[in-house]
Amino acid sequence: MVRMSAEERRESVIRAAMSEFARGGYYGTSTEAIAKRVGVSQPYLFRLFPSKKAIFLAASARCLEDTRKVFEKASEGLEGEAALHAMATAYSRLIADDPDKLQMQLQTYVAVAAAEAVGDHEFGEMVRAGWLEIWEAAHLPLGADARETTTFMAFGMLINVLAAMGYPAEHRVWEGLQLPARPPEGPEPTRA
Amino acid sequence: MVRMSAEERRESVIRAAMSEFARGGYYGTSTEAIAKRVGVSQPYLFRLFPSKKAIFLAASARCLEDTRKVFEKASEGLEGEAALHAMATAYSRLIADDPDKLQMQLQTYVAVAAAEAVGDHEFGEMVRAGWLEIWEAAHLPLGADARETTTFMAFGMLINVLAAMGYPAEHRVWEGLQLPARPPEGPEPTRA
DNA sequence: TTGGTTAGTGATTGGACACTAACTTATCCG
DNA sequence: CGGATAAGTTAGTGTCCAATCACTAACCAA
Repeated sequence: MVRMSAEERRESVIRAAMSEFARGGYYGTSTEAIAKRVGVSQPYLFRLFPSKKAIFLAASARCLEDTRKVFEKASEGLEGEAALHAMATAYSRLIADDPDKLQMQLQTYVAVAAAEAVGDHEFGEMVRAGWLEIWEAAHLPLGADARETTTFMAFGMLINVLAAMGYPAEHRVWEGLQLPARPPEGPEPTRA
Repeated sequence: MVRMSAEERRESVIRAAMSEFARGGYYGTSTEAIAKRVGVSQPYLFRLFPSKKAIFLAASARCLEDTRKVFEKASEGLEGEAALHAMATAYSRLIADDPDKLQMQLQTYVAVAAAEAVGDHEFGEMVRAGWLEIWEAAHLPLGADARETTTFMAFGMLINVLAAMGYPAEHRVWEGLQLPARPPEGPEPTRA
């Protein structure tokens, strides 16, 4: 039996939860599945977190944080077009290498909407704050132009959805995402 | 007791399912909830549809169809910028008036990804085909330019997600979505 | 080594849920 | 009218699942 500190365990629970919730969403994922992935008994999760909801929330927050870090790292020391290209490439690589993260993003969006619909604004506030940080992580390197940033994020969202739907890389719908001569806008479509 | 033909009932089941699945997704929605909304006993759903999955599939398909129709109707007889503006306005109105349809769209995307992940490609094919029809409904009126269409769809997706997250209309993240010279809301087309 | 704290488990419970089976009632038509 | 058919119901089954409880095993400091 390998013992860990509660903090370390919580960490692995969050990682496991990100993968599991990514596939099944909140309701489609059992705490048992998460526990199994962690290698720990199911009841023990409830000693590390107060509820299933809390686990989901932690996973969502982590997902946003990870994504923001990708943008920050990619654009470090760059600005304007160079930053844009770097961030686009980094993001494309992220969703190619780690589809779970893409999935978890989408799961987070639908969960927020559901929470808001029943009057729970706490989850929403966290997600809006987290997403805004991502927005800002792109905004500054891109020259702090709202329209530019919005366009960048818009292309990113389209890429998310096309990838989620499973269109093969050579499908027509990806066409308009090819960069022309140089990279003027949008997360770059070098899909692996 | 009001009796309907099975066909009519199926129709109301699909409508009800769109609303319920929109909120809770596949796993978060019970057939009981759908039945209640229809005003019919829960087991009766299984005489109208073979399974819960079939109901979800029908709801997804209908959602895509409805969305396509919105574009088609809006752009009827128009082309170029006029068509673009008409479609953008119509779509903005759609997601403002009927948030369920927006939600159901997102639910469809995550469900497709989940289905693909477990090797079920049937649902994915239907959704990809349906979404392509939407894409084409925008493509032709916009002058059959792939980049133009892609940009249009990208802005639409960003709007979807911002709306789902519940950012209030006056929030900064909406800024770059204002049309410059032309009238207000909507997926914006030509970025100079 | 002993006493306290922290990590972790097995058993269980109460509720929800998809789906089946068997029965009832409205409606249409000859 | 009368009976066939289609619309609908009530009751029930097996399964799954979040959360609780009472307990055991490892670590640690004096």
